[in-house]
Amino acid sequence: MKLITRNTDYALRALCFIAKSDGKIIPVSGLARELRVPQPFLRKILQVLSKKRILKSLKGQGGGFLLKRSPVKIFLPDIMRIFQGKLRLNECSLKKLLCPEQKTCPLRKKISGIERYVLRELNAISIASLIG
Amino acid sequence: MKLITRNTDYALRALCFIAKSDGKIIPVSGLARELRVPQPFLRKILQVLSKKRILKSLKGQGGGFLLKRSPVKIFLPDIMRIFQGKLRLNECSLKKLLCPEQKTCPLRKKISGIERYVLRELNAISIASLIG
DNA sequence: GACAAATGATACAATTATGGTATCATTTTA
DNA sequence: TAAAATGATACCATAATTGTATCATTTGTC
Repeated sequence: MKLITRNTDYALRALCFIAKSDGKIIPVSGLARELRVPQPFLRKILQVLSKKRILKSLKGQGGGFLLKRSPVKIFLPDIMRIFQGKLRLNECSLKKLLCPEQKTCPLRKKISGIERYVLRELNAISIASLIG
Repeated sequence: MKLITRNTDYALRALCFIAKSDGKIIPVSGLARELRVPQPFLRKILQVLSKKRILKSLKGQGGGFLLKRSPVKIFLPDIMRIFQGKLRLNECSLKKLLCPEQKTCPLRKKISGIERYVLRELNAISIASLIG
């Protein structure tokens, strides 16, 4: 029932570190040492962030990663969605099987309310607010 | 990021059905037909509920399951804990590895707040409230 | 008493999600 | 040209979830 998985967590730490580095180009090698995360795994994560246009990458010697947007404009759900897919606390466990009370299921209704609250709260957390 | 796993969900449906049956003894066979859930799996789930003293069981022909407590006194977290373990949205993904900012980690603080809210809300959901 | 219908206990298997490694190709700078 | 970086991608390991299978025991009914 974890809200945040490990790769999201690593991604957040990396983003925070890069954000604090104030424009310097950060290579994976340095980041991995700093965060004590396995370098190949971290590398994969940063590549994904790069493809998703959260980071900008520079190849070649002296290359590495930079933020592509201001840390004020990167929010938790942006990152969570990348690594964890849709943010839904509430999917009916009977996927395509028909739930007899699909429309009116009282449990779904109650959990939907909780979901809305959680998303609102998460949307208020930016990288900037984590390092501030 | 599902809040409720499949076996919890099945358990809840079963409890609701039994609660609505008003004291009648319900065998797994009937329940499985009714809920369209694989009977052996449902059986395992009910056995667990029985061991955890949510249900009472009667063996032998004509046997089955009954609620052991009033549906007003069975709450979502009771069932979730049985099938999903501790209710924590917030575990640090670096389990025993040392997180350098264990105490002050700003992300943990924010998520703790969300967790408290979610638990409060879940604690307000009883089986009775689901069938009411 | 025998049989059928139920649960108790428990071991095993399949599937999926998560976490992680390995490797080759390409780019860039010194 | 070599070294240091990312891009792309395929593969592997582990754990959690979702089940199945089986044998033992209890109990009511004929």
